[in-house]
Amino acid sequence: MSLDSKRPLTLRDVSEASGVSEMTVSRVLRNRGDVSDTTRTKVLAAAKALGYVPNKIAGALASNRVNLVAVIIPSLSNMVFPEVLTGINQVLEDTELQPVVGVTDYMPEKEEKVLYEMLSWRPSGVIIAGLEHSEASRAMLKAAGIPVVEIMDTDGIPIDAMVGISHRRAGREMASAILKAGYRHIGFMGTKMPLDHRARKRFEGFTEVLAKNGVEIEDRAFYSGGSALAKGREMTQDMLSRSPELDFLYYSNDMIGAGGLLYLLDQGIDIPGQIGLAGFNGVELLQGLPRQLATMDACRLEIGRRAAEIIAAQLSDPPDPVETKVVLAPTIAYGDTLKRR
Amino acid sequence: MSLDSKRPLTLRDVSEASGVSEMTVSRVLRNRGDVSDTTRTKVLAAAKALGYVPNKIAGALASNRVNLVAVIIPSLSNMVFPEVLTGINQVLEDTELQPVVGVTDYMPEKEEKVLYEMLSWRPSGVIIAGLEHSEASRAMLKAAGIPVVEIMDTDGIPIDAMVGISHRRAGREMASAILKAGYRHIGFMGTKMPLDHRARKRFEGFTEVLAKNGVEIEDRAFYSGGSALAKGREMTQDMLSRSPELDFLYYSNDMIGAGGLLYLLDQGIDIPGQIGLAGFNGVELLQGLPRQLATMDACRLEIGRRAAEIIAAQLSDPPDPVETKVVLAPTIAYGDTLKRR
DNA sequence: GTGAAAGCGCTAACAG
DNA sequence: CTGTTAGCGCTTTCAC
Repeated sequence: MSLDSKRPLTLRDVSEASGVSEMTVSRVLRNRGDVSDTTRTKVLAAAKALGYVPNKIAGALASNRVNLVAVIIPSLSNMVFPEVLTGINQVLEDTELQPVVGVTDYMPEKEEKVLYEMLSWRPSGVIIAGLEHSEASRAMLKAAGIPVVEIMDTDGIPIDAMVGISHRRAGREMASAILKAGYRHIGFMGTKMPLDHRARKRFEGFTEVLAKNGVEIEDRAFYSGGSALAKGREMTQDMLSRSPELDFLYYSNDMIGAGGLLYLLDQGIDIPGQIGLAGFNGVELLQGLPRQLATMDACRLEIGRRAAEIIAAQLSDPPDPVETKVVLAPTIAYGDTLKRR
Repeated sequence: MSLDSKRPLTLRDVSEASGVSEMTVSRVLRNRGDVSDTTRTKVLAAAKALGYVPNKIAGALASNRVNLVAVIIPSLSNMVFPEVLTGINQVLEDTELQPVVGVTDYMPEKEEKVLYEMLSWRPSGVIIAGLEHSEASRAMLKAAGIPVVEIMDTDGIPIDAMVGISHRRAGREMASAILKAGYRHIGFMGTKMPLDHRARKRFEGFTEVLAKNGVEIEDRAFYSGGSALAKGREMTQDMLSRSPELDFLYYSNDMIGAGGLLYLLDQGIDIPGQIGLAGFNGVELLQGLPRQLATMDACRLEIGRRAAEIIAAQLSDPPDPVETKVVLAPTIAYGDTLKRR
C-alpha cells in the first residue's frame, strides 16, 4: 500500500523503496541512458506500487525543457476554434508536445494577460490566432525566443511564422461569384465585433470588389449575443421588410446564414432564384439543413495541423526545414443558395 | 533596449538593473510584503524596460504553489463542454486560479494519460467529467491530495466532490412526460458510444419507466461520426420507413433531434400530433429552428460554475464551507414537439 | 551501468 | 522595509 502521509511522493521515495539511487531512478522513468533490466524492473515496480507521479515542475526547471505549446484563441464557443484545436492535437499527439489553451474573448488586453501567463510557464512554442496584437504582446512574443505561429489570417506581417487564409481574398472571391451569378442588390449581416479583424477583412474585400463593379451594399445589420440561428432568422426578416428589393444576402458566418435560410424557406421564397444567400466557414454541423448554404471553407483543421507541424519542426534537433508562411486557399461551396455560372 | 542574449531574463537581471536585491524584486513583482514606493517604482521600471516575464516554474517549485486547475473533459466538439468551460472560467476569473484543459475523446486510457500528465504539473485542483474512471485514474486522483470535483453526472459515488444532474432521472422524467402525453410507440436514436456513460444512464432511466408502464422501445438506431444534423435526418427517414407505426422519437441529443425535426417538417408531418419528438441538452444554438424541439436542460453553465466554486472554496485559507455533492435539477422544455398534459 | 555533486530560478524564513 | 541563506525536486555533468 502507499504511504499515508500528506506529502506528495518524490524521486527519493522511489529511490529508497527500490534501493536504487535517485539518479538511476530518474533515468529509468525517463527512458534515458542505459540501465540494466534488473534495475529497471525494480524501479518500475517500486514507482508503480507507490503511485509515484513525477514532478514536471522540478524536471522542467532542472532540464530547462518544457513540452508545452501555448495555444491562444479568441473563443471556444465559435465552432471554428475547437476544430483548429483538433488539428493541432492530431499532430502533437505524435510528439512529446502538449497543447495548453488560453482564451482571449477577442479582447487585446485579455490576450496580453493570457499570453503573459502562458509565457511565464516557459512553453516551447506559441500558436496564436490573428496577426493583430498589442505592442506589448508583440514584444513578448519576439522576446520569448521560441517558435511563434500566427494562425487563421495571412493579411499582414507575421512575427515569425503564419498559417491561414487571406480573408480579404475570401471576401473578394465571394463578391465575384455573387456578381457573376447576376445578383446586384446585396444586403450584409454580421456580428457586431469591431475586434474580429478577420470578419472585417472579409467585409473589406467583399465591398472592394462590389465597388469596382459599381455595386454597393444596400442594407446591413449587426448583432451580438444570443443564438446565431435565431438572430439570422430575425435579422433576415427585418432586413427584407425594410429592403424588399434585395436579391442577395451575405452573412458573416454560416450560423446566421442558416437562420436566414430557414426563415426564407418558411416564407416559401425561391432560393436561389428570387434571393441568393451565402455565409462563411463551411460548418459541417449544418449539413442536415433542407438546403445547403453557399459558403467558403476556412480550412480550419488544416490550419491547426500545419501550425502544429511548424512548431514541431522548429523544435526538432536539428530543426526540420518547413514552410513558415503558409497561405491556404479557401474554396467556394455553392451549395443550393447561390446560382452557379 | 533589452539585452540581445539568447538566455531568458531572470530575477537577477532585474535585480542588477534596478540595484535592488532579488528578494525585494520578487516581492514587488508579486505584490507581497511591504516595499517602499521608491523601490517599487524602480523595480517595476527595470522589469518593464527589460521585458522580464517571471518564471513560474521556478516560482512554483520554490513556493510549492501552482495556481492551475486541471479540467478534464471528453471532447471539445460537443457544444456541451465548451459551455461548462465558460462556467468554470467565469468563476475562476475572479481568483488566482487558471484552468488548464485536457481532452480524453471518451477513452479511459487517454483519460488516464491526460490525468497523469496534468497531475505531474501539480495543479491545485481537478475538475473531471464523469464518475467512471479506470482504477489507476481513481488511485491518482485520491493520492493527489487536492480537491477533485467530478462533474456532469451524479449517478454514482464521487471520489471527493461532485456537481451534475442525474441522467437516469432525466431519462425517467422524459419517459414519464412522453407517456403522460399519450404516446405509446416509441423509437430511440442515439450515438454509438458505449463509453458515454451519461447517455447510457439516460437510456436506462428512460426504458425503466417505459417498462413499468408496459411499454417497450419499438425501434432503435445508433450513429457515429459525421454531421449530427444530417445523421438525424437520415436516421429518422430510415426509422420511419422501417417502423411507420411509431408515434414518438426520442433522440439522445438535440442535434440529431433537430435533424429529425427538419426532416419531418419537410414531409409535412403533423408534429406533435402524429409524431412527437424530444432530444436532450437544451442547446441554445437551435433556437432559430422553425419549431422548438422538446428537450431537457443539462445545466451546463451552472455545473461549470459550481464546480469551480467548490475548488476555489476548498483552496481558500481557511477553506470556505461549501456543498460538495451538488445534484442539479434539469427541467423539461416541452417546446413544440411534445404534447403537454 | 551507476552514483555524487552542483545548480536550474525562484521564494520561505529569518535576520537586521 | 530590505537583505541573506537555504532549499523546492529534479536533471546535468562528471566520476567511477
